[in-house]
Amino acid sequence: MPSSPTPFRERVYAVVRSIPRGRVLSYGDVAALVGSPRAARGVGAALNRLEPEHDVPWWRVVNRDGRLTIPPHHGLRALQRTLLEREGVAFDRGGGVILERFAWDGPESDLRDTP
DNA sequence: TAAATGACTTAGG
DNA sequence: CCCTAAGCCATTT
Repeated sequence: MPSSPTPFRERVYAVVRSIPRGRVLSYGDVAALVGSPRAARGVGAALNRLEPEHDVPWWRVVNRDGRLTIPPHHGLRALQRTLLEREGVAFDRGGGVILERFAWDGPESDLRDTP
């Protein structure tokens, strides 16, 4: 039997799971990596609907400016910053991640040896 | 099947 | 740096 195509949501989870500890990716970056460069909002929707039991490091996904865009009333916004700082990710004065230091280059950068 | 929703992004002011 | 308006898209009603 032919294998059913992997749902968008599952592909998002797979990519997010691949983000190294102490690194971040933007919603748009994840969207591009799953093959839908314009589906940044879809990525947010997928992470927002994570089930209670999961192994997806959702806190490693921030917006394009490194800022946290989870609505404050969720309570998860503060948690995200805490989890990131625990991994060594530093924030600037504006409350955003310092992308110049913690943005992940992508899956392909891992295999490459820097001379 | 259509309308509404939101953890986005871009362009302007 | 903060705010608004419009465009985009997967998911939910």
